[in-house]
Amino acid sequence: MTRPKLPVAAGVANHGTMKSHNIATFMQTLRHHAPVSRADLSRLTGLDKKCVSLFSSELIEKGLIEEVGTLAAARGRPGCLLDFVPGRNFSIGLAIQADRVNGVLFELPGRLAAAAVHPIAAGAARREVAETVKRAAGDLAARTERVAGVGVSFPGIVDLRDGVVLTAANLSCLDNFRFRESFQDLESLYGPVRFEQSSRAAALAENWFGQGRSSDNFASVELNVGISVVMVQREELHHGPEGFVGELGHVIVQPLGRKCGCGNRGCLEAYLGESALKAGLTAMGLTEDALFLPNSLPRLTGSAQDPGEAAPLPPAVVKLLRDAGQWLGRGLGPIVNLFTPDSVVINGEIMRHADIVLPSARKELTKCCLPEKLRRTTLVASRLHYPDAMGTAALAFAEWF
Amino acid sequence: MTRPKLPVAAGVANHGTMKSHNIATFMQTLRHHAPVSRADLSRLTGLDKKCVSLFSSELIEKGLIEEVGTLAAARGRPGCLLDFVPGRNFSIGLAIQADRVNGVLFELPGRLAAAAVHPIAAGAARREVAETVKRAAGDLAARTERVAGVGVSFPGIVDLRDGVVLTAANLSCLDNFRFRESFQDLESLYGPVRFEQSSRAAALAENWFGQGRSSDNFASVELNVGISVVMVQREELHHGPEGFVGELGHVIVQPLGRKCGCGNRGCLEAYLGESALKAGLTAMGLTEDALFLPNSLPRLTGSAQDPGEAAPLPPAVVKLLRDAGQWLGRGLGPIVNLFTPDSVVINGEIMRHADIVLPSARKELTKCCLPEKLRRTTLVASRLHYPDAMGTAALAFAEWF
DNA sequence: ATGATTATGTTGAAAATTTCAACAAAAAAA
DNA sequence: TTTTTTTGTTGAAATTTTCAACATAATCAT
Repeated sequence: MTRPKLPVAAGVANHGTMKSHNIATFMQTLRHHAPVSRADLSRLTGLDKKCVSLFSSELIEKGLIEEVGTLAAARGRPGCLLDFVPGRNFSIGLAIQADRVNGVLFELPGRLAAAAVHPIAAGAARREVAETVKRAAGDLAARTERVAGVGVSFPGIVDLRDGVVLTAANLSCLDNFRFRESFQDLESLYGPVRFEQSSRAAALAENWFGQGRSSDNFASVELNVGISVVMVQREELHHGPEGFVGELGHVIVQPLGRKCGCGNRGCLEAYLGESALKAGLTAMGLTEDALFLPNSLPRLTGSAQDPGEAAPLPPAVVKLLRDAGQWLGRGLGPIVNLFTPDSVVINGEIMRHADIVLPSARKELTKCCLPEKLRRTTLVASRLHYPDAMGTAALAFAEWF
Repeated sequence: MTRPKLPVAAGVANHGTMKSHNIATFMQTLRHHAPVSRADLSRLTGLDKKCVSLFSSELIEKGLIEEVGTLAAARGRPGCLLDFVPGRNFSIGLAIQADRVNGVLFELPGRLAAAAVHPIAAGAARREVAETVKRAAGDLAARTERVAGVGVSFPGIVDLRDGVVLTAANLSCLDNFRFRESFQDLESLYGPVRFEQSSRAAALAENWFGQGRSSDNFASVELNVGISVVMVQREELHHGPEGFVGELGHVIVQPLGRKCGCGNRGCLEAYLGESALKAGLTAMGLTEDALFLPNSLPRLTGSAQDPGEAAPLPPAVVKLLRDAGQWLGRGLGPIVNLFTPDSVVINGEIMRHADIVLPSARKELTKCCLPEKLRRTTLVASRLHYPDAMGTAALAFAEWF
């Protein structure tokens, strides 16, 4: 009798994985605390002094980090501060959206070195999209001599390993396009190419650079054409079936309510999706510009909220924003009740008016959550520009971390 | 200037953690595949033959596993099968519930060796509860000579490390009771005592022995006085703030609906909680016995569903069960939409009638989920007896695994 | 000034564990 | 009987962490 094939379980630990793990914590700690001395790194990470010394010299050897000065303690020999070498640690993040490709050049430990928006013409072919992505990568790469890797994000459902777009809402031309193959030249030029789903990439960005930085357990929400949510717990994204993310947009907020594109009734998207909001504006005789800005490059400095700078909003728009907040709150209810995240970080153009939307959302949340849970959760607007592109750029460093 | 205190990040890998990790995969694999040869263990785990040999002899030395025979291959030297030593690997799981303490004696690799139910009198003092737990542990421990550890689960919010009950719904006498201190003698008799929240313990049991065994990503739902849910992903329970679990019972299923004990309106618990169901029965002139059995010891064999054995249900009860399924479906909607679990494992006395409840729930789910997501999710009734006690018993082996 | 104290960073030896290759053992096949 | 195949053991090599000793550089006390 021949023996049946046995399924293999992965995950044996050896010296290699041990060292990788320790270097990863070294790097993460450096990223959070740079510039910092070896002694402090040892204390922060729990690694032995010898190991910290060893890792430091290896990384200095490779030119990734350097000594940047000394910090005198109250007494004793002053520490020698380590930091990432400026102009040395770049990665490129590219986010494909319905009407454009956002590209960022990202530099460790956390600088957005450059950004560019490349519009995609409506009805563009897949070939065109791929070329636009490559052009965006090339432009950004030209600004530096060495790129550690490239990350690309897609909307819709994606096979992350092979870089195949399975179904892309609003970008149906990409269906079943094999990006991995198409990007082989990119890989040879700029190092490994990693793929990620847009919302997951944005969540990763919030975790690395954004409001989820110091949080153990938060939710990242994207309000766009669709509405999605990704939970992040202990630096790890929740991982449903490959490519699927949390479809907050299709949580029912009003049983027997408005008809939604998905076929059901009362989905959040029918009230808070981009087209629902735009319909609300036109119903009031207003143009889309009252809420949505044209596809412009946001300023690289300053926060996402600029209170008092723009002209005051017409009362009808304020009403619409309050209603939007209310629906948002109702949609977030299950998330707070089921997961009690420290914070919910919300992204989307409407968050330009977070000062109106969020209080309204929070008020509604009091009606659909346990108070002890809501007390532990804060709602905040994202402060990141290009979160999806930044997230994929961070992903490109995954091999170090 | 004195330096500010720096927060310490945990998680340095060393030879110890490396070996623990590898022994853990060894044990888990053994648990899933026993009896199995060293060579197969090496293939299954990916561990080197030398390591497997080493671990095996160490564990045989300790008397935890043994060689139980040989398995001839098609050709070549026959393999020598390893298995857990019967009568040697026991742990005790104790689940404190509102009206009783369930205790199980659990034996690796997965046998329920004994079970006992100890009722708690209504209005019992904390001292009495603690004594009942100790007595339950003693009775079970008397059946074997060696116990690897004890696990205890509580309803409500629990400080897991110190074993302090912060707030226990329906067991308010336990509030702020320090179990860890009270159980010190237990610890010296039967090894380390670990604490867990009931719903989390049940989820752990489903993951180890139940329907979540082969699943990468499932939800464990408890329908009792309250209604809770715990997500399990890659063998890890979702971990909100200490002691909190998913309060499915307070997800809004009917805006402006029935008043709930939490102060809000339209919570699932107001429709599907035990008291809501009982109220529904009495409103129909039926006694609770029509649905709920008295606190009896369930049989240790056979599945939780026993179709056709009992007398047919009165149509009014069937209607009530169908309605219950509908509410359940609506409550599960967000879980499917947000997390797309492989399966949702549902526990609770009402699952005795899963054949009526689940189809109804699934039907309702089609109205509140994306079809592609629902297609990937199956609803199943738990087949475990004493899931919370079993889960805490498994927890007692956590130091090996 | 000068030695004592304190903290940083380096170095070499020891310890723990995995990996690798060689080999003995046991059974079927030629 | 020899060859082949698979299992399980063994010793040496390799890798990495850990531990303790030490050189270094600053402040503090006298």
